[in-house]
Amino acid sequence: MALLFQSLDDVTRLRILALLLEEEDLCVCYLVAVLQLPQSTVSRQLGVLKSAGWLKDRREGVWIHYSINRSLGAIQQFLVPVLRTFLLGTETARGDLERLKNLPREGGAVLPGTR
Amino acid sequence: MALLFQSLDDVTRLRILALLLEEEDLCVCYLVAVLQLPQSTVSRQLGVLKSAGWLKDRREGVWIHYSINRSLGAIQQFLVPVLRTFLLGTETARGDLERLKNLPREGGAVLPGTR
DNA sequence: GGACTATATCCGTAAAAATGGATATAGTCA
DNA sequence: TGACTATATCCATTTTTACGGATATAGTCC
Repeated sequence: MALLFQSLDDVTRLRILALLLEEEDLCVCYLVAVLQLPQSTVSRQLGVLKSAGWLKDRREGVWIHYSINRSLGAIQQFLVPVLRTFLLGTETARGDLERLKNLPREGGAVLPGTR
Repeated sequence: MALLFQSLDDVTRLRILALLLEEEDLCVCYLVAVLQLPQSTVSRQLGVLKSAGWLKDRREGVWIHYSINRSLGAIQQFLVPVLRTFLLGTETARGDLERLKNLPREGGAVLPGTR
């Protein structure tokens, strides 16, 4: 159980969760663009969230899309509403979502080379 | 918010919370005896939980009693039922509570020198 | 005051996590 | 096949956290 909370004790991971609670399905390149962090950092934290059971990934061509795992563990199911309520009000989450909204897109993907 | 989860990502701290969710009001010496950890470790983690807002303390003579803070923050209030539900079933919590039950007592205090 | 007890804090060390550039992997397109 | 892109993983370094013995603080009792 400590491990579960540990997966939530990092600002970057919470930012990712907040985004995926609102947007369902984002590819890594989006997240890199929105979070404005090095790709290796983002990928690593995505890996942590995935192995904690929060996220699942799905490859689509070159892109890998992450989304909230639909079959969360019992504790996580309790935590989702808490996260939704208290995370999305954050200034950080607000900024991230705003930045997401303004990303240059093409269909469902970030324009290649835009990063 | 990451800070709040951070206060829950340590096994010792969760053990302490589990005990105080069941027992309301325990002095440090009890906790040291039950957790079977060095006193400095227990005091340190109590300090973390206290400064995270989970606990409050009250001096009573030589003893300092800790208990769950009655005026928890909003997020914490949501988390308490989660902790109660998923923590108390644990094998660790079971063992700790059992050990607590079997401590030699006198009135409300551990027998002096028993530690 | 002095001996004793409970607790907090200090401090040097060890363990764990995060960081980010570099490299590896794997898919796409020509 | 080769060039290119997205992503994961590696690795050396830094930052954070935990640890626990030792010491300091503070209350109690004689």
